[in-house]
Amino acid sequence: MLDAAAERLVAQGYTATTLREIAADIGIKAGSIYHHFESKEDLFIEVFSRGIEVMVDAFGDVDIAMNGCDSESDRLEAHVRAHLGALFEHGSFTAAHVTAFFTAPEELRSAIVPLRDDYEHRWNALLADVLPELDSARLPIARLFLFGAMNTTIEWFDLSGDLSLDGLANLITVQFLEGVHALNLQRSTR
Amino acid sequence: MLDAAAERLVAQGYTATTLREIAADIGIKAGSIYHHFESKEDLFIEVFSRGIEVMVDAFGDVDIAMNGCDSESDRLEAHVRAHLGALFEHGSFTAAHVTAFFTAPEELRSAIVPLRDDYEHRWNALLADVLPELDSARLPIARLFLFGAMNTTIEWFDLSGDLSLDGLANLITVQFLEGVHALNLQRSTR
DNA sequence: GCACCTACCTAACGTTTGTTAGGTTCGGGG
DNA sequence: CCCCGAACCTAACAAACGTTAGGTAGGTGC
Repeated sequence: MLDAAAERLVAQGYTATTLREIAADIGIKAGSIYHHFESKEDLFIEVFSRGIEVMVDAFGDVDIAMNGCDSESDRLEAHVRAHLGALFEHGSFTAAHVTAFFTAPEELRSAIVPLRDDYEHRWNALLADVLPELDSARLPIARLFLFGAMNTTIEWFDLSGDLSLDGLANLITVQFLEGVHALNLQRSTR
Repeated sequence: MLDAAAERLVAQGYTATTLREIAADIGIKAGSIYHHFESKEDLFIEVFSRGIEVMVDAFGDVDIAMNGCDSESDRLEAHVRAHLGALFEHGSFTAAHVTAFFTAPEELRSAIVPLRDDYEHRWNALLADVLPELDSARLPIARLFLFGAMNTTIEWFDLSGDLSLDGLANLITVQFLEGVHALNLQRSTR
């Protein structure tokens, strides 16, 4: 049921997704949803929470697997790969954050934002490690650039195409790292 | 009235925006909208069309202004600046494309997609000029990277902050160009 | 065999939505 | 002065929405 809700959410957004549709998808009636959730809002809070959960878990797994890795760029690439994996390989929960989060009512969003912030802080810490030469004021902007690159792939990347998720992760990581290095060079030589 | 519709669209998405709200914003009643448009869908087709129009016009202006410019990277930066200008300085029409296009029903979207394609083709041609060494198969992906970087700024960039639109355009352009160069290097030395 | 709980259904409720038919106001042209 | 059309309003329509109250089937524990 959460899966069905997440898929509809990605495809249609919050308001356009009706409880009757979700119920029909899993073969029950709309009223029955209220046996499991208090409201539509409650249901989708759970959906978005799982989306964060998937991302945070993937992040944690990489942290463990890459413990002691000497190449900071390899570490970053592994995390990028994990984020893309959350987007494309673990249902629609994480994808919902990219495509439908801003279609949800504000009360719902403000319940989710703290979870989002937690995930973003982990990335800030990671980037501070990987890019120690980067001005700390520019760090959040760099993160937003990277998030932008990763998240917009959901609008065009095709899992069954020529490019693999590993390849995509490498592309994004290299493009990002070299771009940031170039910016630092430009700033220090001007 | 189109302005009001665009603003609501950006803030709330297609389904959540009601004709009664739009009407109230401009001081008329909902039914009166039908004197100007045949339907809700029709109204928002016009809104999205204007969004494309703003982008295409901005693109054309830069093409003229930069005619005979010898620096390809300056040309690209000027176009990036123009795209950001369309997003932040010309009402909510273009912004609606980034935040609300996928919240609109499919029938509406398919009416707009040809216009979108036209704009994207112009960028493909521009990037082919600026990056002649880039594999033509990678060109659409490079464009999507750049679009991702430019369009996600709408979620965080603040016009009244420290960073100016000119500065942001420079940041994005440098980061993009150097990233692509690095990828080409990586591919040819492997 | 009885009580109980979980999971579901039926049938409706009040509200809101896009939409429409018919009427009003008002300025300009013949 | 009359007419007409543009711009708007009123009042309602059917449909769809989230939500709820009350009822039912089937399994579990005692």
